[in-house]
Amino acid sequence: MRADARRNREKVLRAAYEAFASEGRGVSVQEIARRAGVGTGTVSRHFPTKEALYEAIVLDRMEVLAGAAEGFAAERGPGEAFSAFLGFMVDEGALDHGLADALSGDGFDVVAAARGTGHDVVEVLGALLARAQEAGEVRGDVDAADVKALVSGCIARGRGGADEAARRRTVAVVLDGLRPRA
Amino acid sequence: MRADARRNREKVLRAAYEAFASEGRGVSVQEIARRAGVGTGTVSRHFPTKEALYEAIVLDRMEVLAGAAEGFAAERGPGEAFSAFLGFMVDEGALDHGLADALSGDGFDVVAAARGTGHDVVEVLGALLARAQEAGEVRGDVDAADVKALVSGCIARGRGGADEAARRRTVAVVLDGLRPRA
DNA sequence: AGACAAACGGGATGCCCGTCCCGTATCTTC
DNA sequence: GAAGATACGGGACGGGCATCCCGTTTGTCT
Repeated sequence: MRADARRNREKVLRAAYEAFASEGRGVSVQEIARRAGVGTGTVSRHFPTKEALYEAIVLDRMEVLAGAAEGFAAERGPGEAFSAFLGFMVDEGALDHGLADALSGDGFDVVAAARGTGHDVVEVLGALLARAQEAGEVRGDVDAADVKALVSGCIARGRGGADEAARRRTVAVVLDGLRPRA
Repeated sequence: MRADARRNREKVLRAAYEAFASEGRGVSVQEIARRAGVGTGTVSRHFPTKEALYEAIVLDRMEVLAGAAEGFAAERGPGEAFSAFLGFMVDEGALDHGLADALSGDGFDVVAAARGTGHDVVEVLGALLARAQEAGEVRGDVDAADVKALVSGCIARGRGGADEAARRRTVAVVLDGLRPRA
């Protein structure tokens, strides 16, 4: 692969990340090309379809989430690790409209896209959830998909990083609701 | 207004309701016209833009929600009425993709559209919420917009009426989380 | 029943978008 | 430094959509 080709590929990835983050899955390819400072042809040569580009970005973000989950699991107890990861997902989603779109699962199947990469959100979240449930810190009758949906609700509150206090309130409600019933 | 014009207007409204419900805000005007059994011209004569048609449908749905809220408020206590309405919103949203899109508030501002109609969800929900909070049945630090966001999360779980059990689980989590802290 | 106005259908129009293509520019290798 | 391959830019193309328009049909009123 030629050096300029690799450079441009990186530029496209960075620009696409920012564009998807600020405008969501709907940004036009032309806007991404403009932000990257390349032609639209260069974008579609490196990524044959817009969907492929979006998927690449989302999987990158999934890796970040998976890394964070691993960190939390290593340095905190079951309940704390789960709570921290939930809050982390919501914060990331609020700042990244593209990630929020992926997590809301409307028209794009993150789970299918991430299958086999080891960075599937539902798998990663499921592991933390299972540990917290075994420790008796989270009610046992919910699954990872339930939690993902609740997280997407929290993300909807205060999109774009605005109204951080409201976002935290909704997270607090969900975490309280997830405690085992007395 | 001519009789056939009023008939067609009704046909369009019914078809649009069904089309938005099953496919969301993104359905094409042509699809709505097809379902109504009229030409696209008839649709846009009665509703100058697709947005205007969508708004009409959403406001209709808001009226239904407001009516249900009134009923619950009349025949149940503060906490029960609030819980029932929350569950009702989620059930309605799960069956109506168009309503779900409106409630998620991504690209369409229900609150602004319903302002002054007396059927604004946030107002209606806010009234039930305030009553439940005063009775000490719901924690006092959340507002109606918080609840709306949490509801949209529940709707996201089991869209299209599928997986009703999962939907009920998420509602239960939210209701538990909304109880005053012990 | 006849005449006029109102409404209809669906094709025409213009816009935006993703993808493909090709003449031109740039990099790499010998 | 020259030759060949590789990648670039951005316009061309095709498709989908909302909206507009106009020749035709239908309802209404006298």
